[in-house]
Amino acid sequence: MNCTRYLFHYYSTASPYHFNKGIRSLKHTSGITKVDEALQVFDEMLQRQPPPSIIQFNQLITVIVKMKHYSTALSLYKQIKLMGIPTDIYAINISINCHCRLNQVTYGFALLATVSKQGHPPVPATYNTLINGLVLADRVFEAVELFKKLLREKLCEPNPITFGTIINGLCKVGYTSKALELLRFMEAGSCKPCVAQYNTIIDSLCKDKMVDDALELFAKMTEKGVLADVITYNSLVQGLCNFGRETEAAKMLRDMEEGGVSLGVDTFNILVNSFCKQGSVKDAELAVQAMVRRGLHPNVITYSALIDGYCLRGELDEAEKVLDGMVEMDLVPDIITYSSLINGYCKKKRIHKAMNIFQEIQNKGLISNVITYNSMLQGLFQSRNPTTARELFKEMQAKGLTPTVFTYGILFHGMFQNSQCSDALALFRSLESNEMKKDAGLYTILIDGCSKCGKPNLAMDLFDELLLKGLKPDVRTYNVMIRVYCQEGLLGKGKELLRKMEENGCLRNSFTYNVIVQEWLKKNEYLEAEIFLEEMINRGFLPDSTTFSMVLRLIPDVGQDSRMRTIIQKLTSV
DNA sequence: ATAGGGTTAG
Repeated sequence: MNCTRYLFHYYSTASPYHFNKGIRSLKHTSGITKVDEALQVFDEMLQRQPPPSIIQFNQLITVIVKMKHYSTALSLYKQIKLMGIPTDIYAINISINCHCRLNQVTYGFALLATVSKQGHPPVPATYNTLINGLVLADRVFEAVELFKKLLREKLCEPNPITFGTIINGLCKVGYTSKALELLRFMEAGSCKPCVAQYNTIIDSLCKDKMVDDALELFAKMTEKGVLADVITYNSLVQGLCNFGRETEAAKMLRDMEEGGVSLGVDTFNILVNSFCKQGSVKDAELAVQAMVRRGLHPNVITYSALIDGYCLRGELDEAEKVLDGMVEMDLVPDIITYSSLINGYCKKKRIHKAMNIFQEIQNKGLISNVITYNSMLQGLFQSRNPTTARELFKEMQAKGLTPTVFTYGILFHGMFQNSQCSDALALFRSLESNEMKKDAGLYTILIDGCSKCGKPNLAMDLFDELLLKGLKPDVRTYNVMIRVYCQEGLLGKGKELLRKMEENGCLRNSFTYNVIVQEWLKKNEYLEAEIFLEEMINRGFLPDSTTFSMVLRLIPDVGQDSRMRTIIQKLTSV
């Protein structure tokens, strides 16, 4: 179990073969001291006379980079240079990558100057790393410019990874069709695309809800003799699951195995996640068992998904059991794991338990993110603790976390819920972010809040404002507004909105029908109510308890053979 | 024997 001793043992034999074995074992050791162990090995290496080659240092630092300890990696190179050990182009490239990952692309470009100064011939990897650095920094257009400059000035010969990095950048900013163009360009030229470039676009298409286009590209790729790998299948399985096409996903898994590609931990995690999101944690547990039977080890993501699944179902005890289980497996729960638990406890209104975990996170040195705060805020508002919630909101901003649209949604909804209407409106008006003021969802929350706080005129003004800004109301917006108009006696406007909703291709949901039927019945519009009740039932929606009891109250007055009688019989025969 | 890209989570 003592990894350090193991490494020392092999290292002291000074054979490169054994040394590598030592580094490999480092990758697979569990526990939190992996980086420390790597650092000990590094110190040992520095003290050797003569010092090990830069190759061995690069190997060790690559391990540290894989652990995402970028600044540590950079400081090790600094020490290497201080010791007078000459570095090579690999070392420089690794350093550039570290700077890029630390959001310091500029330093990366500074190192590019060293490359030519040291007389290294230009290498694609250097440019690939920098281009990727720009992509990581959301500077995709600059990345494209650098790529063009590379071609124009023939700085080095681009390889599939160069193209792949640009393709990835284009996909990232939503230019999937441009990415596809570049792929076609590769297919036509001498730098043929390999599976990774196809994967990037297939995944992007799946995320753009264009799963069928993704499947088509997958077929074309296979035709061209490029073999799909585990990542290709993962993207497709994920895409299919996301859109309820589980049967096809299952078929895809079979094809995958028949094609000689074995399911990986990631593949199972996609399944586990998908089952959990659908609410069937039992199936997710079965998937975990299946992966263990295949000799695969569930990881933090696997357990986090299960925990989240149980939390969503409100089965907190089960979630806690999984947490205990993962700790026993030497896996360290991360911020995502704890955020799920916080969310679960908040939804169950067990705010103190949530607070405890929130505190525990800080003690463990984990950094709460926006999602953690969102859950806490929602919990605090729901448990009638608006003051603490608003303090926490200030705290998150003070920590440099930028609230998202989601955060403001929780905040406004919570403030209305706790009778802080004017505060909510004032806060909305004071927002500087344009993004927030262009969000129909936030408007819907405000409209709903105003109407429930007895400010229907404000609600109507806000709706007009939304339309004036050219924002698209969604089904929730329409539902809320139809109710507002009806409650204000503006039945005509309500009906008009119902029409507009249809014109705009916005489908009525169960909430729409309940609102309409309730309001129509209140206004004694029985004929209309009947029509909507029938339509509602035909589309598989059921009246909620309010609608149901309103319908039942009609019984003494409806005729034996009336349509309403038939509807009531249908509803009560279930 | 060392570098660079693509999949999974609230």
